[in-house]
Amino acid sequence: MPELPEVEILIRHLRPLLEGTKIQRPQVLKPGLMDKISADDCTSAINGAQLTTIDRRGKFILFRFKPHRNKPDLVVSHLGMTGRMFLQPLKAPLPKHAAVTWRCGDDQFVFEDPRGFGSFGFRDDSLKRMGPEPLSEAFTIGHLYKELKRSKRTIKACLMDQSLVTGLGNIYVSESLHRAGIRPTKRGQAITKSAAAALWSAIRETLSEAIELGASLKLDFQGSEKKGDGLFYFGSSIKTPPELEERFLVYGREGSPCSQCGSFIKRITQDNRGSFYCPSCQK
DNA sequence: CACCATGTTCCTTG
DNA sequence: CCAAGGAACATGGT
Repeated sequence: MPELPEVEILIRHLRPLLEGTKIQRPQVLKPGLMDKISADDCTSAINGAQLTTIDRRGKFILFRFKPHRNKPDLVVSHLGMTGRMFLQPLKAPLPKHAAVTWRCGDDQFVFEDPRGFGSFGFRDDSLKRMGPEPLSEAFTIGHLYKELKRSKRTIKACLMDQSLVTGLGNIYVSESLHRAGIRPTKRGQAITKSAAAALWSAIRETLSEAIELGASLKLDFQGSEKKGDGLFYFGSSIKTPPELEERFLVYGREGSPCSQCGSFIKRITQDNRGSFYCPSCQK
């Protein structure tokens, strides 16, 4: 679930529910997600803190708190591969892999993460190594062209690098490259200025459209599956709503016809991850 | 049992 | 010091 558009949609859902509220009875159930802090130190640091704003930097979620004594005023969290955040009724049972929870009025905030690749902590080191936000003015065609041009790596690897541009992951790299007509195996240094311009537009359109789609979805999917009863947003075990099916043009569509030309989509492995592309449209 | 999965960090090699 | 590539982290679905 978590690349830039999914994280953006998530924080838009969380803001009205959490901003202005206080953290009550925090619990850390997966201490592995903390960075060198014990579960007790973490819970005591945020207990009673007043959440002021929720922001996003790349795929990182930033919880900001009203400054209080020498307590931290920032929590930096990442969903990893399988993280989700939502509110559920206080009395509802916690999901098996709940990592961090706290009480919020009559509800309970839950950060669950089955694989445990996510994070939740007070360090902001990773934010300092991050490139521009792709939808901001800081991300220019010139920046993209220059950074690709000086790299011997594949374009796929370049776009996955959060220090070049933040927010893209395995799905939206495949989608963006397809939209731009560029093969993922092409070397960064082989990019042309016009291809960089096409890629720049493709990235921004792909991400913007995904955000728009997410924003159009209903907040509460509970009607689609009994197990999701009472959960907001991407609660655990909720069936994919019809609007989200078949939304990708190449990702996960190996062997099916390209929407542009009808050729069969190929899947290759790059850096131990799948890349999907149309061998005819993408040169 | 095999393989695959929306990510980041750390380690090794050159 | 940097660039590039690979393994590790841990769990679940097919």
